[in-house]
Amino acid sequence: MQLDHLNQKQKAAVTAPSGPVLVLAGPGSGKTRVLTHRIAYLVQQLGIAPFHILAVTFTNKAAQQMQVRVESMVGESMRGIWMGTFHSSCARILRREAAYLPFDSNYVILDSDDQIGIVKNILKEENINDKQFRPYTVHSDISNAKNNLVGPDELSVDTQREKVTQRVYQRYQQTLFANNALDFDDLLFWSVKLLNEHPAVRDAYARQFEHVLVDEFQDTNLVQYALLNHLASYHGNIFVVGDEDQSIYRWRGADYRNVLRFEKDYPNAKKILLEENYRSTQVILNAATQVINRNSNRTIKDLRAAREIEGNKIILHEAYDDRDEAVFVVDTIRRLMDHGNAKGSDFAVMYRTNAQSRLLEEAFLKSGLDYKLVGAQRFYGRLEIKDLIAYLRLIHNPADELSFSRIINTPKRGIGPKTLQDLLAAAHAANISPGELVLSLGLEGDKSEHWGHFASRNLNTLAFFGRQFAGWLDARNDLHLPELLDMVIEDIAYEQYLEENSSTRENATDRMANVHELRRLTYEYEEAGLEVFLENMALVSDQDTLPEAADAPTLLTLHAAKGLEFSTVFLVGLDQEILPHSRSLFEPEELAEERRLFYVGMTRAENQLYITRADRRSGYGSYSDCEPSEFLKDIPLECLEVAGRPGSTRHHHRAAGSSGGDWNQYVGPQRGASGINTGTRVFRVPGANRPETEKKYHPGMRVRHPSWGEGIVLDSRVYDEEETVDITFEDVGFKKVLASIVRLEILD
DNA sequence: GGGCAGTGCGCATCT
DNA sequence: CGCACTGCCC
Ligand SMILES: Nc1ncnc2c1ncn2[C@@H]1O[C@H](COP(=O)(O)OP(=O)(O)OP(=O)(O)O)[C@@H](O)[C@H]1O
Repeated sequence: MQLDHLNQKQKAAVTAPSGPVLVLAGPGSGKTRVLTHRIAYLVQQLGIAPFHILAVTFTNKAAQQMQVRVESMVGESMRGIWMGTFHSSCARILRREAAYLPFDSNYVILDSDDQIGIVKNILKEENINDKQFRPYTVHSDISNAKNNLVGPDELSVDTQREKVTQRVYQRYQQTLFANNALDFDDLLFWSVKLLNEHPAVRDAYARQFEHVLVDEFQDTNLVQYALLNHLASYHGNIFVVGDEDQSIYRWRGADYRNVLRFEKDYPNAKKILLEENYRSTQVILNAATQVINRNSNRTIKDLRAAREIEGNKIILHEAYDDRDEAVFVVDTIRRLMDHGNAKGSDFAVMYRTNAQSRLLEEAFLKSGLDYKLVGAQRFYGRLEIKDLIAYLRLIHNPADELSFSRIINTPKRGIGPKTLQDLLAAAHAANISPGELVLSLGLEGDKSEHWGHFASRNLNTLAFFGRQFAGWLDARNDLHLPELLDMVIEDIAYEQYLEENSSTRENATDRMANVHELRRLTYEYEEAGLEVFLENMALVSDQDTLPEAADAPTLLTLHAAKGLEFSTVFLVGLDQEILPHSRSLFEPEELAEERRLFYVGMTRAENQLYITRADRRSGYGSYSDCEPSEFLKDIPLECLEVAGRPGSTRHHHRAAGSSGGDWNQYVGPQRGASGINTGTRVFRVPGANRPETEKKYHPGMRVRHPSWGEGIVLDSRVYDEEETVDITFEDVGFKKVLASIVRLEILD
């Protein structure tokens, strides 16, 4: 193995002797690289068997990539290594140790819709007002409790609200166990419970894991930290890497103070700081540093560009509205791909909320440019996928009442809420599951002891379904997964159901395509089987399915961008109430996290960073005005080039000229002793943006200038009834042209 | 039971 | 504006 691609400090971390190690360092300093090298070093130099290594990453994708990289470095298979996310590692432990736990080893993992659905049912059954107790909120309270290792009976019940929450929590957990189901938080919660309460089990794992390594340590929560302590309790070789400034999952219980806790719990920990940044240009790093320096309670860090490239300025584009903003992004990418030597995969567009991807997608589609979209529940969240998964779950566990209830009337069988209630009641009375009940109806017919409970009209359909169900159960062990799925799809005439229940032809085709994609996916599990397939469907999210091959720009949220890097990054929607998000504005801690989110986004860029915002955005069908994000003020002026409209450009020049390029000084007054950030109007020029005259020139047009020749219009804006056009000319490059003075000929 | 129109609210970010 | 939920009628 080579260590030459590492600097001295990185080498020190990779080859650190046994014992706890804490690598704390800024973005792009090679933390992930160090972790990867460390694993290779352990296996190759120290002869540690992969089986004795646990490496925890933040996403499944990162785990896969890390495994591939280690394997190519070491030149041998890492078979046996425990490499995965907290959730997948816990899922694995729980399957093996279910004997100690209140559920069976073939448990299923519920998705968030299922979880919310259960809460809704409980609220209804308990006659709790769902306006006062929003299912979403109650569920999130339960989730928070679990992430703090609080079970239903340990919940504090001082207020009426907490009492209700406790009641729902208790019933929620009962429902899950009754269906042999777990939610995401349970995976962590029960793993820690297990290791807490069964020292022998804990020791077995702690002895197995000679080395425990954790990436993105700043985003671990209390349960995860407890888990790590257990798993490293025998050998004490715990190697964690992280950066407090990149902690962006506070809302999910993550606590960067785990870093402090770690130092306290492992006082002999070797602490290594990495200072070189191998990713970005100095301009980007300077700007990012200024932005993050406004957060308090942190160690001030210097980010030094190891590449020793000053780099281009950050380009700030202020658009008329959010549609123009999206069009600007796509046009710029197109321009750089057409006229530069950039390829699609050099670009990423990052945003705060998934909803923001829509206008970008539209702009990409319109321009005919391919793109990759990460996340946003485009596949796993679809009804047709969830329906079929529910069938497979029911086949996997015939006692699964939740899946049964979901599919018994999909496709329509005439079994409505009323009949379902009767069915569930009859099953409970007989102490069996509804699945078993219909099996009995189907196989024993009128000799079934349950035959008498139902109206004859329903009996036929239920018995018919029971026989189909029996057929699937018979086939379950003989057929491979794709064949089993085919059998179900055919038996229930699902394709026909989709045809008949889709609003349009395209819609039906689209849904069919999803079914085929699911079918394709099952081929990857021919060997592994149903249980593994179901687990991956729950734990591998859209987030992890970045298509590797396609050479196209990536669209993703800032959260999904964590750990990634791109040559050119667009951070869009830098407006107050978007980033920072409106819901974060009241809590200083949350606002600080929004700032970190911006910081994470900025530091994804290797060479060029674009930041965009819009003066108005659409929402709920109408437009509303936007103010620039308060974070923009902290970008030093000398790092910035302002474009997009005449007002802001002029503003910029004046500012730069008058105060030696110091933005804060220019913005001055609102940065006073009070320390309160006001005056976000930095980029705003009154009345500058509403076009009084129609634009004549549009992005993408070819035009001819009398003296500069031919060029492509990038953008244009109307100000004081005059149109200024941004053009890239073939010969003379980028110019701004005042169209009322110069005769511009449109060529297309 | 199912399909329809009428009402109301916007449930961030992810496993 | 668009979806989720409600209440009404066949
Ligand atoms: N010593 C080095 N020499 C050359 N390139 C390096 C070196 N160390 C890291 N890099 C490169 O720098 C980039 C950032 O590394 P890496 O992703 O490991 O950083 P990180 O600290 O994990 O970043 P982040 O915290 O932003 O996720 C990668 O492209 C990596 O290959």
